[in-house]
This record gives sequence, C-alpha cells and structure tokens, in this order.
Amino acid sequence: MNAPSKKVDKAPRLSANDWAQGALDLIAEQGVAAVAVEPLARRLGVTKGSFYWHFPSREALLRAALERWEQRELEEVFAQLEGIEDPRSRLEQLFRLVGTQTASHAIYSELLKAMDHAVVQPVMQRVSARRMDWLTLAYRQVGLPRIEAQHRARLTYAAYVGFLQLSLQLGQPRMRHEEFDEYLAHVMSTLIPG
Amino acid sequence: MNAPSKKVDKAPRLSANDWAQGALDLIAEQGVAAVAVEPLARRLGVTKGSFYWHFPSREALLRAALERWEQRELEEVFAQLEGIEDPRSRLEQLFRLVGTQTASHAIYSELLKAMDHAVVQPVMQRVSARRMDWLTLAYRQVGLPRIEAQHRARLTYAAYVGFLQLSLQLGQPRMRHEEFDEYLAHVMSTLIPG
DNA sequence: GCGAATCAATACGCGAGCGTATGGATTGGG
DNA sequence: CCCAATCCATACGCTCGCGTATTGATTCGC
Repeated sequence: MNAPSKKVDKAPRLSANDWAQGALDLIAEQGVAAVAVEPLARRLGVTKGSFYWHFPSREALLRAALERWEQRELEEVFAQLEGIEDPRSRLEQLFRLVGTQTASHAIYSELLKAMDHAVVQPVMQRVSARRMDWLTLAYRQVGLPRIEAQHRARLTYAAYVGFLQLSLQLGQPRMRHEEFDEYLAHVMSTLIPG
Repeated sequence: MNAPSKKVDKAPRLSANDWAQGALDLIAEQGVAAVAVEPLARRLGVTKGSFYWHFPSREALLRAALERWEQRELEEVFAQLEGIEDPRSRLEQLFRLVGTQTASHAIYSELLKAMDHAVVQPVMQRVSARRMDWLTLAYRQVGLPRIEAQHRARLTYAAYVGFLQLSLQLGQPRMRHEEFDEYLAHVMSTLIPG
C-alpha cells in the first residue's frame, strides 16, 4: 500500500515556519496572549526543547509570526482587488469581501485587540496605514476631493474595524445572510458617493 | 497645624467598592487582563490578605467592577443627552461627546478588547444593545424608516467602536483639534440624513 | 473601655510559563 | 558507514499570580 521507502506517520520534524504558523493559528483562535511556548509545543506534538532550538524566546516567535502574516497580507489584499478597474465596483467588492470572509479576518481582529503590545503595534500601524491609503485613493477615484476622501476613508476603516470587533468578538447570534446583505447594501449606499 | 482629633495619613481602610474602583482604574489603564489581586493590592497599599476578606476570588472582583461600571454607564449617558429635544442636535451632540471625551471611553475600549471573556461578554452585550436601540430610535426620529434606521445605527455604532479602537489603542500621533473637528463634521454629514 | 466584628499582614502550597542545560535521537554528507 | 549537524526530550530553577490559613491590629457597639 505504501511506498516502502517512505515513512508514513513517524514524526515530521518541525521548522521555524511551522512554529510561526502555529502561533498564527493560536492568535486567530485565542488571541495574542495565548501564544505561549509550552501550550503551543503540546499542540504541535513536541516539547519546548524543540522550540528553543528554532527561536531564542517567545517574543522572537511573535515577531516571526507577525512578519509572516504581514507579508501574506500584502500579497492577498492586492490580489483580490487588483483585477477590477472601475473604482466604484472595487469599493463595493472590498465591502463584500470584508463581509463574507469574516473568518479570515480573525487574526486581524485579534491583533487589533493587542495593539498596545510593543511587538504588535508597529505591524498594525503599517498595515492600517496602507489600507487607509488604499481607501483614500479609492475615494478620490470615485470623485471625492482630497480632504473628503481622507475623512471618508477614516470613517470607512473605523466602521470596518468596529464591525469586525462586534461580529467576531460579541459571539452574537451571527447575522443571517439576507440581513447581512441588506446591511451591506445600506453601508455601500451610505459611504460610497454617487 | 492639624485638627488633633483627626488622623492625617494613617491607613484609610478599604471597602469592597474601593477594590472595585481600583479594578476599574486598572482596566482603563492596562486592560482586563491586568486586573490581578496582588498587583492591585500593592497599588492600594495593602496586601492580598485584605482582598480576600472582601471578595472570594478575582472573578468576583471583576463582576463587582463591571456591575459598578454598567450602573454608572446607565446614568451618565442618559444625563448628557437627556436635555436636547431636537433629535438631530442630539445625534450631533452624541458624536461630539464621543470625540472629545475619548479619555473617558478608555474602559469601554478595553472591555471591547475583552469581549471574549465570560464575565465581560454579557455586560457588553447589554450595553451595546441599549446603545444600539438608542441610536436606532434617534435615526427613526430624524426620519429614517425602521429598517434603514437599524442599519444606520449599526453602521454608526461600528464606526464608533472602530474609532475608539484606532485612536486609543494605536497610540497614534493624536489628531489635532481642528483636524478632528473637520472629521466630525464629515461623519455627521455622512451619517445623519438631512 | 471591652468584647466582637471588621480589616489587614504573613506565610504557605499550588500551577503555569519562561528560559537553560544537557543528553539522546535522527538525518545528511563524505 | 560514520561523524557532524540538526532536531527533540527531560529535568531543573525561577517568577508570578491564585487561593487558604492563621494570627495580628483597628474600630464599633454598648
């Protein structure tokens, strides 16, 4: 059944990236504070003896994980909206993505809650700045003057952050799909000029 | 110099309310996770021997603190907006208060970050529901139909939460007053129909 | 002013996590 | 095949916070 030269389920041996990814998973599920060496080791089926070979400290792991996340962030966000030329459609599509893929925003939401953390703060500052710039540009492209576009971007981003926090953290009776679509339409017609 | 019958700086003896207030101060400054018995005791100039006379556990302290906070919340918010009859002015005043008194919203912001906590969650659910209801009613009073009013309230509340999170946690170069006023005007003209 | 209630200090035991040290196992290059 | 590099387990010491137990100090009611 199995290729004889291939070990099937022995012990796959971990790399630094495996640990970083594990940390990201933990952040998504339980927040930054839950990133602890020994629990993560148990989760990965090893002991911390392994961890301290790959990283000098818990903080180093956090840095690596966030670096990994920020890198992916940069690639993904652009990829999903790059194709759309019409600026209004692009904004609409952005809202739609944010709304439908709340699960994939779990890490971002948890990082928001940990923004007072010295390691998290600079990362979030960069990411937030980039997203705000993107929004500002988008609003300029649909016709708002510079200042208006900046304010509208700020408002939009705040609404995004708040929506995430409320819907992900408040463990609420998760909005029904139809209800959410209605809300989304309302948000778009309120925030997107035209 | 001193009234002879009055002890000057002996040891004021603490009540349960003192501990609850101390917990609230800690939450405002460092978040829910910072509410720890021994550090708080040191801060209050006593030892935990005192604490465990007033409360059976750390969790009980948290409950008491949040109860205290929720109670004040109920009184204050109503008080500051009760006087204004014109619904549009009332919404405007609300936005203005939220913007200018960011410091007093520190506790709320920290509780938002701890909404996954079993003790915090029900409190925030009640407070959020009340505020959303208030907003919904306000939007109805300025002329929005029921559904529209609900969505607009949701959007407004999300924008409020997001703004708090971004401006309090991101430790940013604090918006200048004029810039903030401009932003506020933009938000009002965008969210308040008229 | 005296006993009883109230408030506080000290001293434990416990568990969880960080980081270190050291030896054992596995893998790859010659 | 064997040495060396790589990866991991075990055991240890340390800190910090929770909660308990016991005794000591204050304050109040009478």
